[in-house]
Amino acid sequence: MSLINLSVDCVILGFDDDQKLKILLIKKVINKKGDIQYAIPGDLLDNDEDLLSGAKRILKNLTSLNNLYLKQFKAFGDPFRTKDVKDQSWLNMYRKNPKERVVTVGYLSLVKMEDYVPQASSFALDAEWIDLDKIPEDLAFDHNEIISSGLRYLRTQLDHKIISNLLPSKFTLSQLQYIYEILLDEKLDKRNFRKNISKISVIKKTKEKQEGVAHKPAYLYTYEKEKL
Amino acid sequence: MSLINLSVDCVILGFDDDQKLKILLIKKVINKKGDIQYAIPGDLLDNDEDLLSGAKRILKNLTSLNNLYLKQFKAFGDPFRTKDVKDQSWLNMYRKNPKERVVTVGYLSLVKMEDYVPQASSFALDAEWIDLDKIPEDLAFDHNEIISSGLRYLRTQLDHKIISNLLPSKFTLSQLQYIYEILLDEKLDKRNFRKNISKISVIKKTKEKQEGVAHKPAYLYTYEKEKL
DNA sequence: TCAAAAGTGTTGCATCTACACCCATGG
DNA sequence: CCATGGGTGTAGATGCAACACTTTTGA
Repeated sequence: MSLINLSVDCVILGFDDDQKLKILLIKKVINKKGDIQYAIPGDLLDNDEDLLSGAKRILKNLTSLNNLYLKQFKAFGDPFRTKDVKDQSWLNMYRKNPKERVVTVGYLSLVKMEDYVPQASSFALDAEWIDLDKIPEDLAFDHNEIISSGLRYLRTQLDHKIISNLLPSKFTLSQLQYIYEILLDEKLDKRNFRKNISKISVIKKTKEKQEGVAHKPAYLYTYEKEKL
Repeated sequence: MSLINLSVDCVILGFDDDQKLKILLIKKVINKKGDIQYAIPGDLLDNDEDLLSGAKRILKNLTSLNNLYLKQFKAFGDPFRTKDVKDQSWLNMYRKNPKERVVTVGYLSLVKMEDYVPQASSFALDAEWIDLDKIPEDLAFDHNEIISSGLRYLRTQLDHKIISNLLPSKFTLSQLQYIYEILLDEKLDKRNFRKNISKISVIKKTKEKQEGVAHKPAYLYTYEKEKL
């Protein structure tokens, strides 16, 4: 018989205040001693729930994030993906059928800083932005692999529709260039980058400038969302 | 509760003798009167079976195709995807739990002509190569949508690792160009195409030529598979 | 000898890359 | 007045598109 637990797991990227690309991880209490483990946000799908709807619901529950760009990138179906010893304690605590296999569908989502400010709420205890290069190597289940796969997907599918979801509604060209450099993992030439951007019709210069910076203030740009 | 039936469905493309790109569909007897319906090959996943292994097993069962390049491209989780009236008769005949939801994972696979010659076997009654532009519009479940999605994936992800699976082990550059033209849906310039190919290190010219053709015989080329 | 597909180079144009200095601001 | 990042143009190299004729074979 082939009844299987199905879940969704979300790779969520965002900019933090210090202008570094980060991933949102949740903390899970994995035993009665209160030990914790990091994981990406995800949970079992409800009956009669569409994959995308489920991803949105779960993300909202776990992180209060809402209205995201969410892109399915891959299903993970290794029958042993939840069988690692390190994961059994948590499964036993929270799952009705901890021994049963779980297939998961990975979603990628990108959030603007301005959409999500961690608060001193109950939630703030449960989730944390982590630098991309400081992801713990012992995340729950196969979450490290899911993250790698999501990032690889992002790098190969890079476009403005995706990028625009990472940036605040007004941004400087340096911020934009920074995101490209992180995602492509290479330095870009400032002048060439700006020449290319000027060809992209959905990115418009505004008349506003940065304020309060100790250098020449940059003009702010914006995406014409309706044209993306 | 979230126990869900999980299946895999395969979009299989190949070249037929008349050099047209075709898709392999299976015929399903959908009621006791013997009415048939077309579908892409797919079935429920076994317990403790990896997605890819399942896709291979099912494909072998249904089509005797073996040793394929198989690429997962998308999961389809609409809770109503098997609820259409047209699909109930078959579900009632063959499924233990016809009312239960089925989430499916789509795999794309491309086969060489030489690997699969339809025979007058029991199988030949069950499967058929259909021209891409002659796919019935009333395939089982959401299979029309799965095919569209698979083709879109193929066109946007076009690379030699994929293409090499459509061609015989020795092929002419015209055959290669023809495949690109079909998949990209545009004419390519012969000289420019050949210039580009010559830069691709995994494609090697052999010393063999076509035989028995009523024109200048073409040199045969081959992929260095181990480098793909 | 004819038909059919194979094979082959060059040129102009567009695109990309590399590169260095002055400017506006806050501290 | 200093440190910081913002902003700008050009020249040379590279890559891409367009284009037509000769060759080899089987019939």
